[in-house]
Formats: sequence, C-alpha cells, structure tokens
Amino acid sequence: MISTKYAPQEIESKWYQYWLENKFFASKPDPEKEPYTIVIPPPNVTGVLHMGHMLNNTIQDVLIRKARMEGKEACWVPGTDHASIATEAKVVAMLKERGIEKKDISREEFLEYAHEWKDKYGGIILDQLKKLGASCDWDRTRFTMEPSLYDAVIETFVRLYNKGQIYRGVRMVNWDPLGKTALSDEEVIDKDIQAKLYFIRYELVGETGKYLTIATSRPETIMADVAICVNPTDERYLDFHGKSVKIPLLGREIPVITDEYVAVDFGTGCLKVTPAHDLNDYELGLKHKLPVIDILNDDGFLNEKAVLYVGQDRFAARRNIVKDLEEAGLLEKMEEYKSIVKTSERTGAVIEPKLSLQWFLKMEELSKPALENVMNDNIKLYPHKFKNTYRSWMENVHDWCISRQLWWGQQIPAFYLQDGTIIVAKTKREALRKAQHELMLFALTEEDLTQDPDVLDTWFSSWLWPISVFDGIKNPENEEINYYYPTNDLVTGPDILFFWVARMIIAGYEWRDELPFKNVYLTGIVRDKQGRKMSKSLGNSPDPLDLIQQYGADGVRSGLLFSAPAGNDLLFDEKLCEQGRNFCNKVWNAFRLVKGWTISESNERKPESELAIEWLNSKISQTITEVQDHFSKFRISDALLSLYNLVWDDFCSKYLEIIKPGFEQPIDKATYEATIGIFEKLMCLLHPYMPFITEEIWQALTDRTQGATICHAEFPKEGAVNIDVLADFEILFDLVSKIRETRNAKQISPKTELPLSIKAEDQGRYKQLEGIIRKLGNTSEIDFVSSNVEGAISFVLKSDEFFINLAGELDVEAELENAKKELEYNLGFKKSTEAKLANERFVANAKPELVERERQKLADADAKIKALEEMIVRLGGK
RNA sequence: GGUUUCAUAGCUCAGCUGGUUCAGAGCACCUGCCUUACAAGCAGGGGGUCCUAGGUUCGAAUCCUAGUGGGACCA
Repeated sequence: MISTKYAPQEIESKWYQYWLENKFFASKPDPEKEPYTIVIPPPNVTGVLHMGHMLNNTIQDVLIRKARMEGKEACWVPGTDHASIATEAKVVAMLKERGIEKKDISREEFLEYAHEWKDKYGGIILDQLKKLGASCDWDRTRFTMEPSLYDAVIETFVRLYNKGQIYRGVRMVNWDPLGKTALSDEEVIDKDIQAKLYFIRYELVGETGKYLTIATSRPETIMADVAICVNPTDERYLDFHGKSVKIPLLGREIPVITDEYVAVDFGTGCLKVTPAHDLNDYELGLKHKLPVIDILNDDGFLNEKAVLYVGQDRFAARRNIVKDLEEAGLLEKMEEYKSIVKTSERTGAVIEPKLSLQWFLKMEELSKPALENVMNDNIKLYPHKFKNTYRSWMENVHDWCISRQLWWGQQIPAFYLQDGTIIVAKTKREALRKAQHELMLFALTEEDLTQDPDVLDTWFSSWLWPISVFDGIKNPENEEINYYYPTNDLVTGPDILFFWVARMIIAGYEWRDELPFKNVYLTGIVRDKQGRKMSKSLGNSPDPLDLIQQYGADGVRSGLLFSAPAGNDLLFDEKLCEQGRNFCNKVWNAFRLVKGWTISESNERKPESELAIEWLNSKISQTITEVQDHFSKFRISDALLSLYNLVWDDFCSKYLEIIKPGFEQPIDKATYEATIGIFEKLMCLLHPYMPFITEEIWQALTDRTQGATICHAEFPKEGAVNIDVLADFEILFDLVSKIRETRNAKQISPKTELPLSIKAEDQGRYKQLEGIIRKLGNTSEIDFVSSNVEGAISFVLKSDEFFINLAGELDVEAELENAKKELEYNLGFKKSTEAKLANERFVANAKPELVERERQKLADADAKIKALEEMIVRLGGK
C-alpha cells in the first residue's frame, strides 16, 4: 500500500545518493554535443545557505536540468570564494577563543589556521545545496584560494601591471578601523542616522571676541583642520577673506579661504577643511595646496598629531571635545541632523575616510567593451531594466582599489627593494632575476626583497571565475575552456551586478576577448511579508534546511518559484512552500490512483477515453510550446505555473476523472498504457522544478534498467495539436460546469442523476462526448430535442440550448431574471461590436483577422440572443 | 538632490507590438461535500473607478504629459 501522503525525506536522500553514485551530473567536453554551462556565483566560504541562495540555485538547477534533458552537455560548476575579510574575521575569532592573538603569530601560521578553518566549515554551504537537489558537477568544485585559481590571480595582476593598468597610489579610501583594511565602495553600506550638528566658534586671529562659527558633525576632527572655507559670494563673510582663525582649544592658526564649492545655505556657510578625514575636503585641500594632517591611527584612535585627546577612540574624543568646547564657551549650539554614516559590510564599523597607499586598477579602458557589449545586447540582462543601471555605473566607473590589509587572500606579487623600487613578478625568485637583469643589481639576494604584505580584494579573484574554473588564464587553449567558454547563463542577485557581474564581463573581454556568458538572469531579493530584506541580523529569515525538512525540497523549490518573477523582489511566505508541498501530494496521489488500477486483458476500449487521450495530448503540446516560450524569456515562474495548471487541472481534475474506471473495475490496456506514457511525459516536464518526486514516480511507472534516470530522460517535445478536439472539450467543460452549478444551486446531491436535454444544430458534437458528459456531470442519458422542454431549468452555450428537467425545481422568476440579465449583456456586447464594425476607420485600419474575429463574435452573439429571447418568451417574460 | 522603476481583486503578482481568447492567476474568503487517488482534497461562488488628472486614437490597464505615492541605484 502506498501512503496517502507524500513523504519526501527518505525519497530525497535516496535519489540524491543514487545520482551521485552514478555521476549523472558529471560533464566532460563532448564535441558531438552542444555545451550548456553555468558557473555558480561562488557563495562566501563562511556562509550558510539563506533564502537568496535557495532561490538563485533553484533557478540554476532548473535551467541546467532542462538543458541536460534536452541533450546538451550540461555543466554546472560549483565552488566558493575565500571572502578575505569575512573569513579573516572568523579565523581571528577562532584564534581568540584559543587564546591566540593574530599579532603574536606569523603570517604562515595564520594561513595554516585559516585553511584549517576552511576545511572544517567551508563545505557547509555546498552540502546544503545538495539537500536542495542541486545537480552540480561536484568533481569540479573550485575554491578561489586553491593553487590553480590563486596562480591565475597572481598572473593577471602581473600582466595588468606590465600593461600599465595597475598602479600604486595615495588615495582617500574607505577605511574599516575594526578590520583595519581598506574597503571598496561596494563593501560599504550607507546607514541613515540621527546625528548632531555642532556649531563651533573659531576666534579670529588678532581680533579677540570676533568669531567665525562653523557647523560640523565631527568636532573631534577639528585638530586636523587646515583652513576655513567660505563661498566668495557670501556677503556675511567678505570681511574675513584672507584672515586667519584659531582652532578652538588647540589654538593653531589656520587661514580663511574662499571656494565656490561651499554651500551658502548649509550650516553657517563656513566649512572647516579637514583633508585627511573627508574626501571632499581632501580634494579642496589639493586644489588650494593645503597641508594634510592625519590625526587618526589605523584603529580609529587619535594619534600625537591631534595633540589633544591622544590615545582616545574617535567617539570618546567626540564626547570629550564637545564637553570641553561647551565649558570653554565655544560651542554655540547643537542641532539635530539627519545624516548617513558609512559602515563596513563585514564588520559593521563606521568607515573612516582615510588617506593611504593602495593598489589600483585603472578601469576606464578596461570597462569599454564591457559597457558596449551589454548595450548592444551581445550579453542580455534579464530583466532588461537593469541595462540602464548598468550603463550609469559603467559610464562613471572609478578606479578599483584592489589591495586589502589582510593576510587571507592572494598576496600582492610586488617586491620592494630597500630604496623602495617596486618589482612586480609572480615569485620572489623571478623578481630577483628581474632586479638583477633589468636593474643590473647582480649582488642582490632574495633577502633584499620584501614582498608587499597586503592581499588582493576577493572580487579580484571572482572576476576571473568563469575563466579560472576551467584553468583558462594559465592555459588559455586547453580543451575545457575552449569547449565550455563562453558559458551560457549567469544567475545572481542585482545587488552584485556591478562589483561582480560587470567585472566578470570586463575580465572576459580582457583575457579571452569574448563575453563570459550570454545571459544574465537577475533574481529578485527575497523579502519577508513586510517587505524587509531577509537577513540573519533581523532574524526574519526561516532556516532553509528547516523548510526543506518540513515541506520537502521539491515543495520548497516550486514554492519559491511560484512567485519569483525575474528581477522582482519576492515577498516570501511559508504559504508558498505549503502550496508546493500540496502540489507534490497531488501528483503523488495521481500516481497512487494510476498504479492502483487493474488492467483488463480485453482489447476493448472506450471511445471517450480515446478522445480524452487525444485532447490531453493536444493540451500538453500546447503547454510545451508555452513553456518553451517562457523559458526563452527566462520566465521560469510562468513556465512552472503553466505546468502546474496542466498537471492539476487538465490531467488530474479532467483527464483522470474521464478515464477513471468505476469502482473495482479494470481499465483497458490501451488507455492504461497511454496514461502511463502521459504520466511519464508530465514527470519529465516537471523534473527540472521537482527533481525528487519526479524521479521517484518515473522509476516506478514502468520497469527501468539499472542506472536509468529521469535526469537523462528526454525533455518532451511538442506534438500535434488537434484544434477541433480542443474546441469540443472547451464546450464540454463549460457544459459540465453549468450542470454542476445547477446541481449546487439546487442543493442536489452529486449522487443524483440529472436529466439532460440538448437542443442543438450539431448533435454529433455532443453525441461523441455523451459518455464524458454523463460521467463528469452525472446526468442520465442525453435526450436530443428539437423543441423546448417545458418547465425545465435551461441555459444557453454558444447557440445551443440545454435543459435540465427537475420537476418542481424550476424557479421561474429567478430563471427569468438570469436570462434577462444575460440578454442585456449580450445586447450591449452586440451593440459595441456592431459599432466597431460600422466604423470605417476600424475596418480600414485594423488587421483583417481582427475584423473577421469581430464578425464571428457578432454572429455568435446573434445566435445567443435569439436563443435567450426564445427562452424568455417560454418562461413567460416578454 | 540626480537617474531609474513601479502603482491592476483583501494579499502577491501576470497582462508582450493598443482591439471581448482583457479585466486574469495563485493565495485568502464564502457555500456545499469524509464521492471509492488525494480534506495537503472535491464541486461551485462572490470580489477590481486597472493610483489621479489631462492628452493621442475609431478604440487605452496598455502609448504620451503632469501630479501623488512606493522601491532601486548614484551623489
């Protein structure tokens, strides 16, 4: 006995095991087959599966499974990235627990711990993907810090440096005082905060008691001030031009300068210029050739240059200086002020704009082909609206700060001589050789070279991902890269369109002079019911594995996709998973029904079954066309919905009800076999979405050989569509609905047979369907009549009239009212159609088939009106 | 502030190059059913000024303009 409820847990682990053992997902270049490649957006190695991963990996799996079934050489490459700052933070925390400080151990020791951490926890997220059913080629699992990918990064650095695309320079960077590293703009999150604006008095030099008041949100930086700037047109301050003021408490004298940059209407119109601690001030400082005084250490504490508050944290210093200014009577007032503060994505620390020596990649030239090939649709973004965003980014691209003050990552292959000369080479040995030969420093030894201690930004690894996973940087002509590259589709979130997707495109054109992928599918962001982004810190995200446990992987996958239109955010509700689970259960029960039948030996076959098979096959063909169309537009969700309706409504509610034999009756062999074939087809169609249940059922529908799998079964192709049968069945189902409606309205038990009479021109249509009508509507034998049936409930479909003769059940008033309402509607409809057809401009301008359709509609309406009028007369109305 | 995008049923959304296959789907809701695969189910039903105001057109949910209100990106 098969359980009435589908129990996914065992089935899922059983089949996943089977798939792995048989290496169904393994791929190798096969010139006979068309390649279809997806590289996974490598999740952060410290990560655990979250809802966003589930969504985009489900989509990837749907795409790759479908391609595999379509006979393509499908290759889905999994892997993780090393996430330098996040991982380093984890490792530091792990060491702390063991009582070890990072500063007390060597770089080599630290990296050993880091690898230890990675080996222990780094595979978690990949194992979770297996639970989801992901059909990755696991033998190809890559990691951005593994030797091959590490070397590729080093090689690209050297090559770009030699091309003059990489330089070292002092720049204002986003400094994370907690992580003690520079961050790229993309790793910085703006947060709205309620800040205070402090109005501080600067005394004029030589004019005691005369002040300039500036407004600042960062009073602790006044010790780094090098000027006060006013707008030259600001009449309030004309007298102050060229004079000097004293920094409060400190007493250092700084000049008052003028620049158009200063907004007259913000604060007091006086701007304190602090080049070391503000990007705009820095640029202003450059323009006016002002000195730079940096009063902060790497950890955000004030240094000796501050003179005051030395050794205090920047926030403590702020509190103290406000107090002291107040006591000195130099704090005029404070105002509430809505502002944004930049914080580190990884550590959460407030970012400090800081001048520092960093490595940069010039982006202007490199990004040109990447912009062009997206704008001309060589690479297509789905949905297309992201093209605009992409363009505005790429047209305003800044040089990329690629160095990070960390240990976990690819160490920058730059070596310094004692005099500061930089030699960039893959290894120390090569750098030495270069120094010896190019600089004629033959006496030099490796000891004289010091490697730059910094590592490269993680994105400087992952931008090579579609190439480096196939070893295409170091061996650009190898078989794999030539076969699998360019990859087909990339599926990721819009939040990393710029700092990952765009850079992969750049890398693609730079290294292979070719696009890295043809389509970029941008998923929505998974939000909770209130529209908030799901995040660990908010605690509003369900644990994906719990969901899988509860609803089954197939249920969660289809549930997620039910409401995941491309690029639109998805408001996640567990109800969706429930719907997915229920769908699995429905399919399961259909399977139970079919497998429970006994098969009759006779060759007799019911004509209605034959018709139903013809109809369903046409319906399936139509749906396949629809599904393929949806896929071509990356409308994964719509494709699923089409299949959902096909399986639930057409197959279960209609087809199976039609062919279902009576209680304890056998089914004829031909119908049974056709049904098994159809069931198999439906499982194949659903398999990309619901891999487990479809495998389970597919395996059990007929005898399978060892090593067979639905994963490699053919994805069904559309067959013939019989339009006549489809039209007949449409009327059939309308009629059945009407009968059931009548039954419901009159509160008649479904077990009671209803007497049905039909008055129709074309009786043949109904005669061939009689068996089905009787079965689905539970009617008696159909009585074909040529005149009206007195005292019967009646309704009109197209131009045909139907009567259900229920003695004493006819509510003349109600019937009359209904008929009149329907007549009114049809008259209105006829009028508007006539008006349309009477309009010369419509007939002249509209497409001919459209006009023809309108004429047909008019004819149908006429017939229906005639029938309704007769009915009204019969009921005693006029 | 700039750029961009969206507004359709109680909720989440679909609706392509304008045309009754245009006002739809799923969920929720209401009514009746433990009917022999399935109550995680079956049968049926109600529900919308397509944000507002103009315009283009024979015809507008769809195209244009403005407004209102959300989102995203950038500053």
